[in-house]
Amino acid sequence: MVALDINIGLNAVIMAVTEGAPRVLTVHKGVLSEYAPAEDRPTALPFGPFEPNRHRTLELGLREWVEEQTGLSLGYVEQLYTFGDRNRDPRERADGSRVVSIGYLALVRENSSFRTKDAEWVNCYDFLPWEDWRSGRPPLLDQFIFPALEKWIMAEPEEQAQRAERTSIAFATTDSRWDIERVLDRYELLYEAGLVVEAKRDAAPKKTEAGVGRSFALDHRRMLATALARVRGKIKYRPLVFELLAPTFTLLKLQNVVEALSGVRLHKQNFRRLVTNNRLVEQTGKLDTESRGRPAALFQFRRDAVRERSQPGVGLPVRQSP
Amino acid sequence: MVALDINIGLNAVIMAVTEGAPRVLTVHKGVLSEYAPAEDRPTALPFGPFEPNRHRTLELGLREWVEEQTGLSLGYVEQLYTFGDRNRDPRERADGSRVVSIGYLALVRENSSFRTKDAEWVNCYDFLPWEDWRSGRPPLLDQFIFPALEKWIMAEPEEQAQRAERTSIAFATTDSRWDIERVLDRYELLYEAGLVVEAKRDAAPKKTEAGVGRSFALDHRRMLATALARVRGKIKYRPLVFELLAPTFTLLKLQNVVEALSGVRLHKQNFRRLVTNNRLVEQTGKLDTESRGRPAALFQFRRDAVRERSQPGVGLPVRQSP
DNA sequence: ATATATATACTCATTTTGACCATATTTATT
DNA sequence: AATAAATATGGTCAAAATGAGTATATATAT
Repeated sequence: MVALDINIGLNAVIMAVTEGAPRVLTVHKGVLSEYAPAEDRPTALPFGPFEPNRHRTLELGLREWVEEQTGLSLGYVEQLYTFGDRNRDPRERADGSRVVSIGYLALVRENSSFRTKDAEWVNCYDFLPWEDWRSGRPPLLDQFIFPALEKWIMAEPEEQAQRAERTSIAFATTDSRWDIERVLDRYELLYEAGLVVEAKRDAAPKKTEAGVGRSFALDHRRMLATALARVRGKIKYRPLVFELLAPTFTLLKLQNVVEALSGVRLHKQNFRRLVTNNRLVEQTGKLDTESRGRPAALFQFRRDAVRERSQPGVGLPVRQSP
Repeated sequence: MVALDINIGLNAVIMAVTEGAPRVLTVHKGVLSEYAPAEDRPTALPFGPFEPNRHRTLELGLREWVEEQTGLSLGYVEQLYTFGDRNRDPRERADGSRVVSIGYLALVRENSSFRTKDAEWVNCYDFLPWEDWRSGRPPLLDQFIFPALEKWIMAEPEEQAQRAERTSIAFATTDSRWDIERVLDRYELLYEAGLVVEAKRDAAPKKTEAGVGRSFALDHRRMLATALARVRGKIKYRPLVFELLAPTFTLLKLQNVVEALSGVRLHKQNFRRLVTNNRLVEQTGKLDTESRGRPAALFQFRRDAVRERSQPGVGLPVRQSP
């Protein structure tokens, strides 16, 4: 067997929902410092190398790095995807070495206090602004993205048909409806079309040009897209949301968290009926005092729901007008 | 940055459905030869090391290894999971080196011809016999698994409650229904309870003792469980089945493939209504000649369905009595 | 001819969903 | 005190989807 120079990086997409927006924890220093001049250091996900002699499992390695870099002790963690394409990472030299990155998704409660060292919470939709439809269809789509995609489709006569079909599916340009789960498809299309600065950066490393959405270090924006796609899909059939909420919450609070993640507005009464009829939550008997109008009942997650129902998610009815 | 001795293994769970059973492609020679005496060489998944200077992407590396070891050129491939726990692989020495394995799922058509070198198709349920409920509840559950799990639950007073709850959820021992997707939960529980030979092998390497189901090399059975769980979940909302079928097929054929994978029987008329009403398939106008009774119409997958519907899977109604 | 196997059409009650309406209970404003 | 504004919550109703059947059609095997 050939012994090769392989490094494994562990990356964490740590999400919370605060003030009505899904947020991702970012760092600006840390392991990246060595590879970029200080003034040019981009926003990055917390990450560090996997060290076999120190870490018994990959996940434990990740938890250690996150704790070291952000002071945050993670609760819910799941593996997302392993990225290993050539030229993802500037640390790869010409000698054939490779950095393989394993992305993880972590969910934390909004009130989870931690000593924020060099970490900062950033709205996920700063990076993926076309994904937030809660205030209606993002104007960015028609003003910038679609014209640019159209140009990209036409640019290559050989691939026109395929590019057009992919665009149509990912962005629902024709008959179909916007599918909140196709986050990654959309990001990859924009990347290929050169509409995010990462693409230009990767093609020819020079000063960043304009692109849509805030950029991330390396391929961290792709990881964020992977994470958001995973959350949006899984929230429907697994009780993920409760990892992001305080132990007790009002139904509106629950709905707002689901809306922040899914990027669409939901029908209030029907949402309420869904989670209560499915006995996913139960009343605590207490009332919320913070509210503006009539006080809302405080609920808590019914843990038994996991055993009883095979698909205990919150469901996602269609969009409601704002 | 520390340069460490890390090796990455690429593993393929290649599935097909033939003669009413889901099958996985296995090898007996290949890269494992070096680590076990010939007579003691267990069934393994096709796999090989990731070589950065040779493989531009992880997936391309996998495809190359599979082609080399089995002669099979893969079509549909998706990444499953990355396994990196310590002591998964006997090749790890005491020097702190580690083998990290990336598991992939590949789906191939039953008639896909290939020069079977040292590869062999094996019924997935040989490895996971408790997962096949098509002929009713597997007697193995009540005869062996539950008594043994009960003993395991009682063995540790400290953990009784947690073990009992996990068992109840994974195996639906109390009120809840059998959830076909909890394949991995069930395997991991059996592993922890020492009811599969892999667990004993990993704890104290000696001649294999009795355990439930056929064993696999290393942690390949866990990968198979991961793959089956993924397929069972995804089949509902993505048109995966068609990767396993010939271009045209009868509705019964389609149903049988879904049943083989999900391990439960479905209601024929309702299944038919579901796939036709959702316009997931369309008539070709031709008839099947092979059939025993009335000839069935031949259908094909409607590719447009991917664009039109956001969740174009086959759906999985509840179990039907046999 | 008759039995058997399979395909396919159709019915019907129940449940779930989408889209509403109506009312209750609070705080803010005049 | 009266009114407005905001939120919570209880219900209705039609449409669609689902679960469980019955009935009929068209082939092969005996």
